[in-house]
Amino acid sequence: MTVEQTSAGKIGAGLGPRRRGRPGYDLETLLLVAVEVFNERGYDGSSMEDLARRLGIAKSAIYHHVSGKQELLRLALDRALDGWSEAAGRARALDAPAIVRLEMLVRGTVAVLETRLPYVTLLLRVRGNTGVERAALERRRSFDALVASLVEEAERDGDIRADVDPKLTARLLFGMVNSLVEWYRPAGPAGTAGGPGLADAVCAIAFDGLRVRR
Amino acid sequence: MTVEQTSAGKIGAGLGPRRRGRPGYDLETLLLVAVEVFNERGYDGSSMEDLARRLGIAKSAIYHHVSGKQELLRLALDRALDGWSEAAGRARALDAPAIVRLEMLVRGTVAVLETRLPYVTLLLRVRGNTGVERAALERRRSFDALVASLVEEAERDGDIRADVDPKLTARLLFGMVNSLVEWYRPAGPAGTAGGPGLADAVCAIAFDGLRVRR
DNA sequence: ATTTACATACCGAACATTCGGTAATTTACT
DNA sequence: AGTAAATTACCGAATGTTCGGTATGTAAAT
Repeated sequence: MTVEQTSAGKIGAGLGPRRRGRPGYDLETLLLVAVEVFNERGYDGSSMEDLARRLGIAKSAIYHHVSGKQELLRLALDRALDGWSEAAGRARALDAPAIVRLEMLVRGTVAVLETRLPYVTLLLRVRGNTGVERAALERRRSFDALVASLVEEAERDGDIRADVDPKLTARLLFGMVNSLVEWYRPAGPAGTAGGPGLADAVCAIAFDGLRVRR
Repeated sequence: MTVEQTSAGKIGAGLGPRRRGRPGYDLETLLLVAVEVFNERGYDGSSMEDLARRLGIAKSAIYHHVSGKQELLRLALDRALDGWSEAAGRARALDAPAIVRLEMLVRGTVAVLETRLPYVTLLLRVRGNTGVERAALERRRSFDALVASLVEEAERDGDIRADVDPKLTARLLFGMVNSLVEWYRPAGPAGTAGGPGLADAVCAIAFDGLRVRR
């Protein structure tokens, strides 16, 4: 059950200008498979043997690509955090009211979640056990700070309800967004939608609520 | 740092009619401490040594109370799932429109989250690695089914917006609720509120939305 | 020939768990 | 009152296993 699916993706997923030397995994594909396993069994629950089995290679071969288990985690977490940083930068650069920038940030975050789902999933489960994890949590905190400041500004503008604490609002809002990783699975190559529709649904509920007004 | 805090709670947290035999941990306090560690470092990331250190007793002493690491997990997960079952039962028994039962279920779930936070936190992080975890996921799925059916019924009643898929709605709604475990910490004995206020905030955002209507 | 990717065999440390025995308390009996 | 039995909780030292990681050599491509 593992061999087929791995040997299919072994040659770098068909892209790249055919490197020299013996063919095999490139770092990117290897990382993708590793993160897949991490998300299934949890980082601590995944052994290097588990990864090797899924990859279809020997355990030691992994160490040809990365220095160890922690580096796999670091690379994966950086991919998620870089996505968030870009979305944050775009929202910051926007010349618009806070509520618009906030909605843009929500949509940007959902987009990152769609394009880099496995990495974001992993990031959201980090507990801070090792130095790598704590560094990721640090970068994440700065993102959360931006969210909180946007909510606060939008509330001062009178654009969002003032009867709920801004920090609480920020947490619930992005708690809803981030809960996507628990069930959302991206569609295949055929545009089975989910793209803009997902962000629309999130924004609809978050900003206008579930209840029908009569 | 560990000895003080444990020796304080060692005698069964001061309650119970003084059991016979040598004093020490009862199952309940031991479980509570264990779950605390599980939530800090993750279940797979926590060794029995870690637990023993925090408890202030030898590793082997834990096996006097439970059969092993997995039983600790099973007991903890059951505590969370029983809470959800009770809340589900109360919502089901209510003779009211679906949207009212749905809001009751949301409030009930938030209440469970407040009273059994550590257990619910642990439950929400289960990945399905072992039999114990898979059994818990199974019970959880039946809870999710109830939620989905309530949302669907409320949408048929015309009480919640029909432009978002019911299943998606259900997931986002309880995704927001469950995200509480990521940051919420119960108040001390002094009623520092958070009780009804928290559920109110969740329901306000979920049902009426963030935006101010003018 | 050079470069890249992998395999076999292994190591020390950490892991969950077991075992035989000990310590501190309450109950029951004299 | 004194003491033995019962009960509950714990400890230290081992067990076999699994862990992440390494050493050394081989296979397949340019």
